[in-house]
Amino acid sequence: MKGNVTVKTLAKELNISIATVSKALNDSYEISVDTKQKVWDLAKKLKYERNPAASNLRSHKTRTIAVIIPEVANNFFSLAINGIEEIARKRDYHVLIYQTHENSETETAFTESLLSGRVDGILISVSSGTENYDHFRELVDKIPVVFFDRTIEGIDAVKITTDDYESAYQATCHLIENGCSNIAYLYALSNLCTGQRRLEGYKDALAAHQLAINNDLIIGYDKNPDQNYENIKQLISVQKPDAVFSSIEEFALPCYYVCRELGLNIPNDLKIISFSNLSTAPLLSPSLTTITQPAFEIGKEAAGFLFKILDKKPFDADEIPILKSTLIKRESTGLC
Amino acid sequence: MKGNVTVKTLAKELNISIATVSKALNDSYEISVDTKQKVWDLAKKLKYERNPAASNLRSHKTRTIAVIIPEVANNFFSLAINGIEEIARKRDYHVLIYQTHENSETETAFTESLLSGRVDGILISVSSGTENYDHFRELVDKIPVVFFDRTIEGIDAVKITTDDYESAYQATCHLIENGCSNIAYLYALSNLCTGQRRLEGYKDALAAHQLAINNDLIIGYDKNPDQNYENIKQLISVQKPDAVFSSIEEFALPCYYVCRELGLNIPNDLKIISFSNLSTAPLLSPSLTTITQPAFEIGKEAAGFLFKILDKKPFDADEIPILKSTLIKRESTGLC
DNA sequence: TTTATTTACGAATACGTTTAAGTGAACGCA
DNA sequence: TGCGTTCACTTAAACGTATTCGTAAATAAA
Repeated sequence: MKGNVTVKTLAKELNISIATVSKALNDSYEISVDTKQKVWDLAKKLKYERNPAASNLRSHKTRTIAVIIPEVANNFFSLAINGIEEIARKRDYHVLIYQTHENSETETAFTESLLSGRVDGILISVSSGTENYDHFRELVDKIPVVFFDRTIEGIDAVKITTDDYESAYQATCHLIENGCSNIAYLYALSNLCTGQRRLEGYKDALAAHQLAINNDLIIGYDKNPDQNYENIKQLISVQKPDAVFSSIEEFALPCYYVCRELGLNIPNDLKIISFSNLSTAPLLSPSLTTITQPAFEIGKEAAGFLFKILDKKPFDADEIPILKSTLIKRESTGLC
Repeated sequence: MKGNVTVKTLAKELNISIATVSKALNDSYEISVDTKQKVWDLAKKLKYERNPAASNLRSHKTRTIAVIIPEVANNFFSLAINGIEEIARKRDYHVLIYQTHENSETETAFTESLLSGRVDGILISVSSGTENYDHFRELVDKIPVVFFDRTIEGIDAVKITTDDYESAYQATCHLIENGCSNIAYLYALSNLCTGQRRLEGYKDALAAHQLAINNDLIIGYDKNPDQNYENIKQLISVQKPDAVFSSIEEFALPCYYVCRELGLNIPNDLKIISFSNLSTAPLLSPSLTTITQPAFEIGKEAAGFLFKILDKKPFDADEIPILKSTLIKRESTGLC
């Protein structure tokens, strides 16, 4: 290419060996402060930038982490990335982004390709299409992995989650307290802990209030938006629930549109609550009651623990926090 | 580390030289189909993954691109990343994400660090805090760069933008046609082409309708949300405009809150229009009239052109598209 | 048959770092 | 004085791949 400046350049210029230069750049104790300073000064002057490939090849450190998520264009995940990036930035780490689009094969392809040593560690939020976990098993014993939000069972790795069960329980209670007894549940992430815990919270809250669980009131998520819309419309018009509990944000807006189409008034005819990180929730018509996850903090915590692992700092399992989501009551559930 | 499988492993196993293996893996014409097949089969069987560091060190190809943007947690940028990732995926490229948080120093640090050969090319949407472009000048003649949406002048690089001038002009006309004559402008990105063109569109539309330009009606963006809110409130309560044109999404919601606080009815007392990619714009109260940029397509186009450059495929300047934004009329401007 | 060309492969080197092992000088201590 | 240490640095060997330059055999051309 061009006459790039390398350790060799610096060494020649200063009349010292390249080993000394390398060690100086890495602030090794073996090198005198004088020499270090000279090297640093010259490096800055010549705008030396360490070649990451060579460094990685030799040291097996990439200063890079990968983030595997379903979608970037999602309020929760973009906030989580934000948190991850903030932590990575402080450590001068680089962040690779991979989107699975909820596709398990894509996810597997990513995890396999990341075994090549491209990154030091991986943060994953599992795709909802994932049913087979073998690729994760292989992954976690070859490279540090931290799961966040969307987690699975039977894998030995750090998992950063929120209190899905409790917040779903609480949300359901909120609906019941506001007079609902026929509460539909829009069930997503059914093959992940995350989804299952939310459903349990819903069910247990019903049971605690002596309300029967009606499986006709529980429908799954369809990745085809039109079909999903139809399913919700069907549910609402046939089962005539007095409330809808949406377990993911993607369900919430279709509900609003369905109510519009069916001429239903929210919250009088139907109350709506949703897990969501929509910044516009307070400005919707009517404003949407949400269970809002601390997405940014989840990202920060997940990255933080990944770096603990990379630094080989020991920690106890009970140090891993379960973050709290917030129930924000708004008009869509009657505003109280 | 561990006994990883390398070209050496494959070579030994097949009793051929590592050169042959390497060439076979790269599908070189020098190698017979028989041998290639054998190598490929064994590689798959042993789950060989090419070491990216070694490959990059030797070949100066990283199969990685960097995306430098102000914020991930922004509807426009997350959609753009989505588009970029889609194109990168097809090419089996990896995508690094860097957030500047609108900070010019951070931006400079990124561009400098990316000179180390970590990536093959860079996609940038310039931070609004950027006033000095020297770091970009240095960058563009050392590595392929494509700018998207947020661009600057005086830099010789591909730029993928939308019709900012036209859409701002059109939006202003829309307000005028709906009876507004005292239109405030919330001016952001003032040091970027993007921001300047939007302002020009606004001004020219006013002029075309024989309306005077009142600088008191034009205020800038304050990155402190509280201060920004105060500024808008001040503007609206003192200048009493009959419409507000927000040049970025971040201005829009504060306007809604200000109107709430001041007891102003949208659109009767004040009409609002905004550049925005909010998916909830139709569900706001009242629904928000937006100029919506094709964020996903911008990302795809930008990545597409970056790859054209990387492939050294020649193209004419007039092949670079200027994408069209869409004006979507809703209640906040009177719904017609 | 002789010569030229093509085919299919191998040997050796380089990419820019990091690091284990070594070295001479200076110093401390008995 | 002799011995062991420490200090500050150097030598040399990796890391795993891509690539240039050969080369022997097979094929084609003469």
